[in-house]
Amino acid sequence: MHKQSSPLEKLSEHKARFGLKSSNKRSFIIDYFLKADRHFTVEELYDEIKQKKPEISYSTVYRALKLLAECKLAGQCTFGDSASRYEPIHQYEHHDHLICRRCGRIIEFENDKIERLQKDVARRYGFHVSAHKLELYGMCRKCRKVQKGQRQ
Amino acid sequence: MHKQSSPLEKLSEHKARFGLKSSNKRSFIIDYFLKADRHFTVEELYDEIKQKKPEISYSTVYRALKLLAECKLAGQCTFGDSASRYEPIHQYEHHDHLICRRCGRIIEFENDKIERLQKDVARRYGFHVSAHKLELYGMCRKCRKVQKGQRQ
DNA sequence: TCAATAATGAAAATGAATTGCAATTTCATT
DNA sequence: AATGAAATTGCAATTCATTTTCATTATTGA
Ligand SMILES: [Mn+2]
Ligand SMILES: [Mn+2]
Ligand SMILES: [Zn+2]
Ligand SMILES: [Zn+2]
Repeated sequence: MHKQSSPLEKLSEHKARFGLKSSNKRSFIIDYFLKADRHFTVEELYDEIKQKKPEISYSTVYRALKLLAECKLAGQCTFGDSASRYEPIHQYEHHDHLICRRCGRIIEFENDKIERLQKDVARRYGFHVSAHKLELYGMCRKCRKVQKGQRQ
Repeated sequence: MHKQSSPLEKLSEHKARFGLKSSNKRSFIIDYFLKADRHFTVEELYDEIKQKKPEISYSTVYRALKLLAECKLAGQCTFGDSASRYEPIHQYEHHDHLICRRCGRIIEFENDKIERLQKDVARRYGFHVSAHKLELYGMCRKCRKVQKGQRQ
């Protein structure tokens, strides 16, 4: 076990390793993304950033997310939308997703029992698991209420 | 609970409902796909069918798989490859996937405990789950052996 | 200050998925 | 068997997210 580095440390380690330079635009994007802590498509993030800094282009947003993914500060999600999403990865944390197909809401959850059972399954097949994905699709509490009201 | 229909019944129900006609090409594709019982990309299936029936086009394969998906005889999988895959859906059956990132092997498994725990989680959040996806990515037994042999 | 090199924006390229359309095939009805 | 409405097919074209190219600008260490 070696000490885990903070997000910004990870980022500067990565910059050092690949000889990257810094830029205000990229910093702004990264900062916005990490603070918002949501599940953005590239386009969604671009649209929000455009409001505050219209001089930032789609390409730069795209490349910033790609960079974050490379240094494990962002994870890529594919929730059945046409476009894939990026979420901030926090230290030591793992979670899975509940996805509402009606309103798009995404809820994160953790369940140690499930995690343990997954490992059991893998062991049974001689598999070594390096990553997994558990997604529950359906309708959230709020949307179920709305739907109930609409019937009749 | 009403009686579940067999694959071919499902197909002819669907044909009746949408006024479809039958064709040798489509039948061949569907037959090949269901018998092979694997996780094909459209292109993979096309390439294999091309060997036996070169007069069948990519579009027709694509449309046959789409049709199967519509009548729930095929399911769509997204395993991180660039292209999505289709798998036959068997009656009453549900399963999740172990995916070897080295050789591409896909192993199917079922685990009732995990299924139950998923429902518990959903209930806790007021969610109604209509579908879910559990994928374990890693390295299969065979590939782990190979890798062990290669070191040193 | 000055190179060297990275970052950026705009446009083009890529590639899987999908569709438009003319030609062909199916099939119920003559 | 012939007919004709409607479905199927092949090919090319299109869509759309993603990725790359390339000319220009910004950063940084010497
Ligand atoms: Mn998440
Ligand atoms: Mn499967
Ligand atoms: Zn909802
Ligand atoms: Zn393998």
